[in-house]
Amino acid sequence: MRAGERKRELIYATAMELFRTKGFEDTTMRGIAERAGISLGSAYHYYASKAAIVFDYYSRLQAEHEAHVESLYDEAMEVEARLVAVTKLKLELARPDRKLLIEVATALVRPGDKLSAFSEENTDIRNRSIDVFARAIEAVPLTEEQRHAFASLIWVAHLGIFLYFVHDESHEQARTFALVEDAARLLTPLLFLATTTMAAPVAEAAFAAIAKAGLLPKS
Amino acid sequence: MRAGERKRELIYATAMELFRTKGFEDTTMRGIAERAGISLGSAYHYYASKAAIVFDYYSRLQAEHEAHVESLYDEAMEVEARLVAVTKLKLELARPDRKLLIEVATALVRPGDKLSAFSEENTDIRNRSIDVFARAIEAVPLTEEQRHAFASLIWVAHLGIFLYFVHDESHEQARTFALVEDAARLLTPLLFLATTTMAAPVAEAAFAAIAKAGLLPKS
DNA sequence: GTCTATAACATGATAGAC
DNA sequence: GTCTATCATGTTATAGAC
Repeated sequence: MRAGERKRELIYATAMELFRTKGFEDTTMRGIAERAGISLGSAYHYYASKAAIVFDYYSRLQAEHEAHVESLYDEAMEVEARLVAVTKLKLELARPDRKLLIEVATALVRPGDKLSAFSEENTDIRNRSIDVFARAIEAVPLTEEQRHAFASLIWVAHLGIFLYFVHDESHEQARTFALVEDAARLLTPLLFLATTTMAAPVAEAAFAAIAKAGLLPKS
Repeated sequence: MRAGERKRELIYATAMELFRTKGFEDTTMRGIAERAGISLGSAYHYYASKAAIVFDYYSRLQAEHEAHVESLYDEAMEVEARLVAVTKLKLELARPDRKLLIEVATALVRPGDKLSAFSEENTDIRNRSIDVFARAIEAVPLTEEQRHAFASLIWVAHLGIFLYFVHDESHEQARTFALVEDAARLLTPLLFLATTTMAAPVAEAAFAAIAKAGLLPKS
């Protein structure tokens, strides 16, 4: 590892430590620099912005997810179970830094933001993330176009789940994990509907699940 | 109108003018104050933060929506048409300040933010918004609990539509308006599924609509 | 007591010397 | 690459004016 890389790594580690203990807003670039023993200007040489550090984290999270997801698929799992497993894995990897996802989620959603989920800069990481979901549903006999469309939809849904996750103050985010299971149970049949024309009466179950999740605003 | 109110109105109008011409980020509190002919400290006396001005706008948008929505309902409209009409009306009212919704949307989504959609402070405006949707579906024979749950879901969906809206650079946001129609066509039947146990084969139509909307990430 | 204004602060970001 | 100095801007403190 070259000296430059080592310093970048030091900044990253220092920033993450502070983010974890003090949160994103209360961690200043000056604080990071000071703790890392370098100047403010130097820190900005390695990271163009405070948010860029968070996106480095996000990129690493995605890489870690890809690395671990392979081992999940050894057994012959059903599609629904695969979707649940792959989503839970990502949540578990992210849990120690859940608060940071607030920054990721808001930036992802913000048009024009360089770090937006839909920006050019993030095409690569987004596509890798979508690919993971595409592989999770590879057992469903779809055209490549359909598979990509569904994987993209699942990716959007997983952004929504992240949003739910960062709001979720239940013990160990149990509600989010339950929501993942319910969502997979309800939505997986829809994947197969694209291959048959058979329909299922999912509405009542959907209603129950929504109520169970305590979904969103109470009056 | 008292002098205080007039000044607050002046600040609001000045800020909105600048937001419209320069956007939110490039408009500074100093710029607003200067243009309004008052001091920075004075501006902060009337608005606790820059974002608070945007939320005043959001509140007024909601009020205007409520005021206009009544006239929409004179005719005996079907549920689906009502949902489309009420949603399009809100989009049309918001269109001149579409860029500002970026600020609203990100704040709404941000946990802990005072302006979060789910915060205490915004319970009132949120409930009023949900009520509008509840009235749009009053023809559906639901229990009050069900009606509130569905209206809440529609409200969440309308947040998503806002998000789509602010990203939508198509001519006059035609894609968003088409999406509203498609979404209503697909989702209205689900409302009635809660009253019967009949199910409909909506999946193929859903897939076509998603493709038509060019939904989200392209590879 | 309600407004107003000026000054000051904190922090993200940048410029430029070395 | 590194640092110091500086800027821009959201926000706050505070002291006075009406």
